[in-house]
Amino acid sequence: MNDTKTKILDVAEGLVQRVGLNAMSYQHVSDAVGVRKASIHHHFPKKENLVEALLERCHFSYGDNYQTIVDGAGSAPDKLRQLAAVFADGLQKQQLCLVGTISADLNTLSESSRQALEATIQETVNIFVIVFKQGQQEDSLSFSSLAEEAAYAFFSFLLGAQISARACGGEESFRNATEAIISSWEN
Amino acid sequence: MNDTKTKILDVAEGLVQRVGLNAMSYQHVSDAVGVRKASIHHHFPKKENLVEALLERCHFSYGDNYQTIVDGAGSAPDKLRQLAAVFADGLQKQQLCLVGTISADLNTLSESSRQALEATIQETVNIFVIVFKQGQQEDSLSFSSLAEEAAYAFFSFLLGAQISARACGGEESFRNATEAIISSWEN
DNA sequence: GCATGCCTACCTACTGATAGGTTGGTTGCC
DNA sequence: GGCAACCAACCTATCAGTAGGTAGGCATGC
Repeated sequence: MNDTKTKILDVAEGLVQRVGLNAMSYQHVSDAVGVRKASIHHHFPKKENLVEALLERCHFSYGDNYQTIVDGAGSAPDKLRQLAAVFADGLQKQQLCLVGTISADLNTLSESSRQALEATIQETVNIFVIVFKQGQQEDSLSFSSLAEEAAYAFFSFLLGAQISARACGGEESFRNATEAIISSWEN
Repeated sequence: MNDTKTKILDVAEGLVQRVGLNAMSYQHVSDAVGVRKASIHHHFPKKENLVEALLERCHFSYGDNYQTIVDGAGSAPDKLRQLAAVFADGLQKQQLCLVGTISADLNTLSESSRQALEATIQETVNIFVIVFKQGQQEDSLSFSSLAEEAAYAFFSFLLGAQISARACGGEESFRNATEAIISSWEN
């Protein structure tokens, strides 16, 4: 992969996570990368191309990140705490989960970006589901709903907690809230 | 309260909830209200004034809304479901909780707006806390964390679930996820 | 060996649209 | 008269996106 192109994606990703999609401009990216704005357009003609590239990359980087945790050793509650820790890391840098910020601007997205977003969310939740199924099998987690629903709920909680903790309460509130959720499922 | 001023706030609120703070412009508001852009500036000189007015109003309207539910008859789990239903109503209109959308754009806010936001979140969580304390007293809810932490977690979950459900899964996913969370606390 | 053609990466310079915000009024009510 | 509400016209900054061009790498054919 081209070096500049990767740098553009890195910078854009950080900006979107910090200030949101609509406050991230090609000029900001251009300044930070050190190439002219037209060069950003050379690599990503329209903003929606950039957004979709970000989502695709997220699917192959964050997805791997989650997958590693899920595939690792340890109990299901442990793995939920590790997944939450990924979100806590972002929070520390005042950054939201990419999927979360982009979802917040859903109604300003193109149709193709919306579809890319939906697919990324679905795949992320699918990875989370594995932990809840493990929890059922080893009897370390108890929940009356389906594993799919619990995984979706947990992912949603992490998105929301990151947003509210950044605005009010910070990392400590995030940790406490996470523990409040996980312990309610833990056996 | 002035009629036009109220109409401006109504329109702005809906826009922010639908497309987000940075995609809501004075021109959009002006078009929808039927007065000129300069008149919006007459009532709210800077955008941050509008934002703060929205948050204040939210504190006195949504806050009342929540308070009515909390003060009503019924068990604590029932009240949690009623609170969730308020968020489900917004979702149906493709609208996010005002506090949620504004929080997503936290890093583009002025300092005073940030403080107004923080206060609104804190007061909202404080209302939610009452339900969790009721749940402890009547033994209808069980959680190992503090009522404050559980309330914060529940509010965070609702924010996140609204965002993820709008992007992926819709109202049904929202309902299922809500049930997955509430039932884990329910006795 | 080298000229031709094509490609990628990047540039300067620009466009039209829109953003938030200001100035200097006019109108009508207390 | 004074004030609140409103307006047309304007400002500057910035947005996404485009036009047109340059420099260098790499292949082809002679």
